[in-house]
Amino acid sequence: MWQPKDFQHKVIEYYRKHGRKHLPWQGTKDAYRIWLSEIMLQQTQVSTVIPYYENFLQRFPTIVDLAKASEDEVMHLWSGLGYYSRARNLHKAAKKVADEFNGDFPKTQEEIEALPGVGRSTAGAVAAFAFDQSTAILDGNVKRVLARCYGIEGWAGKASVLNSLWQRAEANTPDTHTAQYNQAMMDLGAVVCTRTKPKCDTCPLSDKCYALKHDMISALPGKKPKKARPKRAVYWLVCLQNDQVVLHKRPPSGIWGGLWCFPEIEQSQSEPEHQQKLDSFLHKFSHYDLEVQPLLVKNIADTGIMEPNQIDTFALNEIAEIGLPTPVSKLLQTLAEN
DNA sequence: GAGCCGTGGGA
DNA sequence: TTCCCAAGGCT
Repeated sequence: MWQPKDFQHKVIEYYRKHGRKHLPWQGTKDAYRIWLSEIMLQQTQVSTVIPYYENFLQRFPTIVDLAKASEDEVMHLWSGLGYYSRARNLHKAAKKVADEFNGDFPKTQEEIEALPGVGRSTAGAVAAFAFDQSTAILDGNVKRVLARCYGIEGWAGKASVLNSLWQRAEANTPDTHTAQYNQAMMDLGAVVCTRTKPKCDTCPLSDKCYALKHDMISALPGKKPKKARPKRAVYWLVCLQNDQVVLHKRPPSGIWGGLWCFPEIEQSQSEPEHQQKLDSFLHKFSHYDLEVQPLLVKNIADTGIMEPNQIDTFALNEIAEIGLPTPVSKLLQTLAEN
């Protein structure tokens, strides 16, 4: 079993030799940029984030610029990245920093974690990367490395397992060089200790790895127990008038909160009067499947499903700077082409 | 504690 | 094709 001092030494040495040092959010101590990257990277892979990160920073160079923006514009720049509550919380947090901290990003882990959308791990990452504090992180990469190295069994969604992982993460976090250590732990998980086919022959921790020794690499970390995914079927009402399209802004909570979509009704309701059925398609979420049947309708008011104040119209060939979920964006594109 | 919240890519 | 899940947090 690795002792913390030896573990830290091996990990930091790995960083010096093989760590990632040229990602767009590295090489800066700007807490705003580091925080932005950490939020975008939640449950999202590096290669997906990079173009969004660059684009976002170009439009909002400082947190005060972000605080002053409209929610629609923030959602627009987030469109396609998913988990849209992250964007709404990001905007709220920016306003909080502008108002309560005079635009100066808070520096203690407690204050950082009090920002909406920032949990324990993200706060630890920002405090370590931006302010060189000795704060632990526990993302999916670190969980995998620790679970395998120390033989921590069970699914991390269970509180007892999560507590064990945090305990080990805290115990192993060094007092100094914490930014390098944290970066190296994520690099190890992302590059070496991968979910399948880990590269144990190049791993600095393989000497004393519990999973390698006990042939439990595929069993660790423990997997989430799976359940059947329900299917939901809806109509999307596509109403085109003079190159304008009718969209509906969804309520702030729930799926695609704050984004603009076609007016939607359950297929279990009666089928609305329509001119034409467009091609149906299936959109898969993590926890259910959405079967979408778009219907071309003459006039939304005729269907009687939407209050007029819940809808607005946009130019079809030049959609305004608003947030659109991916399948809506794709459908709009095919409509504009025809 | 358990469910919710997007999307894209790998195996 | 189908399953899994990735720099998690909120309710």
